[in-house]
Amino acid sequence: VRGGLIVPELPDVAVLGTTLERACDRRIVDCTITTAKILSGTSKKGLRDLLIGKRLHGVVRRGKHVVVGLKGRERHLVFHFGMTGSLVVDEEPGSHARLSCRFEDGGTLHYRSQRMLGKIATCKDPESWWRAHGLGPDALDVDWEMFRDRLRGHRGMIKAALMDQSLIAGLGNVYSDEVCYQARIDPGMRVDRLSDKTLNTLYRNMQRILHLAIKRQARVSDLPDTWLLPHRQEGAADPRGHGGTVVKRSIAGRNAYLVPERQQQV
DNA sequence: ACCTATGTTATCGC
DNA sequence: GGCGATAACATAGG
Repeated sequence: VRGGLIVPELPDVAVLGTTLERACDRRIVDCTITTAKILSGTSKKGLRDLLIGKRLHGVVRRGKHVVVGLKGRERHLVFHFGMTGSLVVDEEPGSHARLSCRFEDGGTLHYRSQRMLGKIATCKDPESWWRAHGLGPDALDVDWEMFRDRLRGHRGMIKAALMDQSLIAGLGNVYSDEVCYQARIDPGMRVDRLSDKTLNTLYRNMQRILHLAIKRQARVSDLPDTWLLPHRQEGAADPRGHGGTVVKRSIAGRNAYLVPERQQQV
């Protein structure tokens, strides 16, 4: 969220999934991969051979991963975006395009990644990929009972648990802070110190925040100004105007932003 | 030149 | 074994 740079979390990846749908059902006639560094478990030639002549079909998202099928093939394509990845369809990609496909209708699909911390992989089917990588259920597919049960017994901090992709997939550093802020819970609280009532508040805020962020296409400028997200800087005034100040604190090895005056600690 | 931002993984130590 | 802390990865921008 710094300097207009978006680090993809669940809402951003949901938008990228929609972008990828625009690339579906169109025959791929050419494919260029600029660096093998972004590939996992496949090679430039292997991926190129897999894609040329085929059509993408059936986009599935789970947390920050997107999987898409290949029509008439047993293989699926997995996209992960790391901190700087994105997809561009039928537009000029600018710099840092790592995978580029051209369709027979003249359109294009580009996977961009400046820092190359994301990965493109292949898998037999989405389920086997989730299982092999220990990915928890998507945050938007989790109901309240599941949320409570999956967090139960954890002794770490709530922020760390919310970011743990094996518990619940989709929240990163930014949205875990947002959920804690709007639920008015200190992100450093231990999970096992939270009552069911408090956990339920976190759950309901998480659902509401993610749904609204997707509705607004995950664009920071279109999110409510009462959210913490557009105010992630030390010393900023509490966006809900209760006289508090945004503070930066290291929690579970990450930079957490919070308003201590408004977020309950026990 | 140095520091920082982010997601994920690996590793160390309590 | 859970958990926190730290470094590694890569790179641009302050």
